[in-house]
Amino acid sequence: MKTFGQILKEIRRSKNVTQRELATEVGVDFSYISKIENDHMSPPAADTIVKICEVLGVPPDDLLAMTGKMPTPIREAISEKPAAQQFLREAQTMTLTDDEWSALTQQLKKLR
Amino acid sequence: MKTFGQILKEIRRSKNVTQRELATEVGVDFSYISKIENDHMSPPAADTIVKICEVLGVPPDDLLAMTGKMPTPIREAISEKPAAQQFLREAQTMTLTDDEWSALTQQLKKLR
DNA sequence: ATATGTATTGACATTCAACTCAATATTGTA
DNA sequence: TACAATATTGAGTTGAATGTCAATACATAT
Repeated sequence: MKTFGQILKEIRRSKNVTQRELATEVGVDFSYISKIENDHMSPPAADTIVKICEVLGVPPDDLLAMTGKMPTPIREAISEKPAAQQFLREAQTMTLTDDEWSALTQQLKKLR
Repeated sequence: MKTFGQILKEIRRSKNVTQRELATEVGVDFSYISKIENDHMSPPAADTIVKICEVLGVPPDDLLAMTGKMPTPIREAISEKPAAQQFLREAQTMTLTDDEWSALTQQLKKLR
């Protein structure tokens, strides 16, 4: 099982980007990137992960999933919707399986 | 529209509990309860809200919804489930209505 | 009225995530 | 080899969230 840092390092290298370049574009210190890549620090905030992925041109989903963090837009969407919160409470008490979550994602698409 | 503090104060009084009693049982300083009730501080952490509601014998849902905060168990359930995160990403891009969320909650119950 | 329980207020404390800065080491290249 | 680019490391910073503590004010029953 690869770590967050390992995966990030692989992606960055595969894109021929230096830590400094990445850091500059993302707006953080380059030493921070180094520590993340070597797993000397916990993964960055969700929004920073998203920026990193944008700069590297890859979807953020996998890296986000590894950290269990939610980007601000999603967090806010839930915060503002009591109905969504209720849904999540139900879902939690039921401890849904991955398949069940997928099924719900399908249901989602049917709504529109 | 009532504030978090106002509602908490009403509930506490309706149960004939003093701030000190509540604070002691919840495990916080009584002055903190006072500030919350008078809206001199932002609402407590989600888990503290849950404890408060347990002590007062009311469901935490309404107060939680007012703050948009998620209790640890729910947060963790989502964090650990990439499939759940995927679902939420989809849901966010679709900006579901309250009714649609309710519909999904219904779907949930059908699953079992 | 005063004593006692109850509530409020102001200032300060703690914790943690999420970084930055400066120094040092490593790697690649001519 | 030696120089420049790149990466690593250690220590410190910052801001937000979540409270505590001590002092003061208010309320209420006797």
